[in-house]
Amino acid sequence: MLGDPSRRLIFAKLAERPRAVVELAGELPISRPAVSQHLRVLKSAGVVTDEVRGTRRIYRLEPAAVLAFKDQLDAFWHRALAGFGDVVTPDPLEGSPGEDQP
Amino acid sequence: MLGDPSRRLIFAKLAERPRAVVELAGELPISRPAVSQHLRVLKSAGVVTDEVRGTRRIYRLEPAAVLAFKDQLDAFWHRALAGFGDVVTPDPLEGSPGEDQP
DNA sequence: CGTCTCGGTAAGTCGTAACTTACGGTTCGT
DNA sequence: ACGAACCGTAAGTTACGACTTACCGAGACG
Repeated sequence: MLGDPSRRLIFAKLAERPRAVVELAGELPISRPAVSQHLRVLKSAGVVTDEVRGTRRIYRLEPAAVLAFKDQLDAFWHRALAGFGDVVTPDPLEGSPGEDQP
Repeated sequence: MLGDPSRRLIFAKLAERPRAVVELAGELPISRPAVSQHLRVLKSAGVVTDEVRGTRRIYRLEPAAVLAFKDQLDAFWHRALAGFGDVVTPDPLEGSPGEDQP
């Protein structure tokens, strides 16, 4: 979902403040329809919502979904780095440093 | 870098324990050269190192680089979620650094 | 010394997603 | 009511990357 650089840029800009499509397109090196398509992806992922204001359509980040996504990502990292217990995060809750090679 | 599912799988498996190429290929639905190419990407990113052991080549995660990458990623999220100060709950477990929003 | 396993690289195919142009619909302003 | 601004969608092109087959080098082992 955030695998695309343009999408990360849009995400970051929406994180600063809500923006209209034409506004985003003006700050990105891509065309307006391209922005629309990226926004469609982000919207179908639930991380953005749109509000119609006149002729403009204001897009903003959806905090709950964003946090849910981040949690999912943190879970991946937690699992991935579990084997590095000693090297990585000193996690007092989870004492599983028993990974040794004989 | 971790935008590809196969690469995430390889990353996760290497997180469990170091493995040889043929070993990884045996657990993945892709061919051995494909694994080699993914490993090349991961290696050029610095997150894995390889050690020659006989005819086999053992790949393992490089903790420092992995942590650096995670830090970079955390920085992105920190910037992204900066505007959501009130909504983002402080996370005592994870390494999210202190955030003070006036 | 022959061979067998392991692994990197090259070349080529193929699917997909990112992008552009073109068009139609909706709302605001005059 | 007419034009302008804003935006979504369709259709089509293109670039990229993931994958496979084929080939070759390096070490182990009889």
